[in-house]
Order: sequence, then C-alpha cells, then structure tokens
Amino acid sequence: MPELPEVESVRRQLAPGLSGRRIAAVWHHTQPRYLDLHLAAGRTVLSVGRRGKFLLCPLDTQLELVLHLGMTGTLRFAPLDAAAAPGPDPLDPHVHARLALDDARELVFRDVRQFGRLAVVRAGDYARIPTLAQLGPEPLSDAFDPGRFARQLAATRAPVKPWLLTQRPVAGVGNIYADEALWLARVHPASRRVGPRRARALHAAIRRVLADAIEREGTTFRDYRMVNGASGRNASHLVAYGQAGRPCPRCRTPLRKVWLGGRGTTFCPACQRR
DNA sequence: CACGCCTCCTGTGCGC
DNA sequence: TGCGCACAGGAGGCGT
Repeated sequence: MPELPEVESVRRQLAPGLSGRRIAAVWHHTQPRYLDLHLAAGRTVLSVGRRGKFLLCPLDTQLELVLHLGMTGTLRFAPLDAAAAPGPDPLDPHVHARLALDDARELVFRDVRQFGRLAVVRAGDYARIPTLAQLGPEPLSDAFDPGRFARQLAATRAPVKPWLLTQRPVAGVGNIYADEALWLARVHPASRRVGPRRARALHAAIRRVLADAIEREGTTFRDYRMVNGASGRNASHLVAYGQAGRPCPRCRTPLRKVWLGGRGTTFCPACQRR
C-alpha cells in the first residue's frame, strides 16, 4: 500500500490528533513485528514526523515510536471505551495494536497482511530497523542531490528499479512511483547502466511524481486510507503502473508488464530504452 | 559487500 | 458454484 505520498498524507492527518497526547496504555498482538511497543505506555508524543515510508514520533524521555504500514496497514482514531480492557477487537481480527490516549480516544492499527511494523526505540537509534538505519535522502529535500544520485547510479550494477526499491538511493519510492518515475524519465526499469543525463532526468521525475501524488493525497486501489477513512485521488492519474496493454501516452506503443526483482513492472518498450 | 531469491501474511479475482 | 492459483502498494533474511 503506502509509499511516501500515502504515508505523508497519513502523517498530515495523524499529527493534529496525536501530537501532545499522552499514550495511556498499549495493547498489541504478540509478534516480533511489534518491537518494545509497551515502552510507549505513559509517554507523551512530542510530534509526528516522517522519513521515507516510516512515521517517526519522538516521545518524552528520549524514546521514539516508529510505525511502518507495510502493504495494508491503516491508522484511525476511535472513541475509547474506558471500561473495556485493551485487547483484540472481537469484531475485527485485523486490528493488531491499540494505543489508548489521554483524551478518551485510541489510535487503532489495522493490518490485514501483517507486514506493518511498530517499534519503540531510543530516539534516533535505528539499529534494529535496518531499512530505516540505511535510509536514503528525503526526495523532496535538498539532501536529495542530483549529482550524488547520478554518481551512485553509475556505481551500481543492479537493475535500476530494484535498486530504487531498496530505499538506499532515495527514501520512499515503492512499486507504483518507481514505475511512474521511470516512465517519465524514459529509463528502462531493468537498465544496469544509466548515464548522467538520464540519471538527472530520473532524479527530477522522482520528485515530480511524488510531489504530484502528495497533492492528490496518495493512490488508493483497495486498502490505503487516510486517518479519516478517505481515499487518495492519484489512482486515475497513473500513467504506467497497472496500465499494461494500454497505449503509452507518449508514443501509443502498448505498455508491457514484466517481472523484475520479484515485483510486477510496467513500462513502455519503445520509449524506455536500455 | 552486493545482489538475488525466498519468505512472511490474507484477501481477491480469475480461469477452469 | 467451487476450487486452485496468481498476484497485491514492503522489506527482512539468507545464500551465493
């Protein structure tokens, strides 16, 4: 589900309701995907930030709540039944964690496929969250430098799309926006050699595609919802992802779907050359 | 070290 | 209608 634009849209709705709140109690399913989450109990949320696809909430006492929504994770606020002990939702087996707040509400984490992760760590200590520890620069910040990106791209021999998905060259690009950005920059997703001109085009395309998707509050196919339950509006603007067989908007050649690095990949065989 | 493959889950849609 | 299979927006772990 959520790539950077979706997580950013969640963050913007989450922050007003969560910043400044004390977490009164914590319940979660006992799985290794929920790391030291109980340490959040009694702590106050100082702010709600984001790096790539991770939500980062500094807590008082130098702790930090880290949330990753995986493929199907959603967050929502619900009225808190003060009489009920925190526990599984008898009506919804997909609720995996609940954070009771000090304002008679709770934050509910629902995750059908259970690829999401929640953790409480020492602030800034991401040693147990490898992707976060090695996360590349924020794509919409000055830290995402076109020259450096081009040099890193020149140095790797990995196919460009799987390389983007590692989160190391740049934070927050997933399967949808990788296909979209590669199409926009006319870069073949399996290319292992991307020259400086195309690298800069790809850098610009990543920014463009992500900024436009944030503007539309993300892409909803099925599971992705914002905190208020609303869908994003970007799905109807997709040019490559999910459009196999349809004519390329640039050259009318039918878009082709291939399997690359274990992910479905759609591209234009005519205008995305190796 | 870098890369590539498999795995973790559940739900849905499609072909037979 | 029912069954089995492929696939889905992510990333961690392991083998080579």
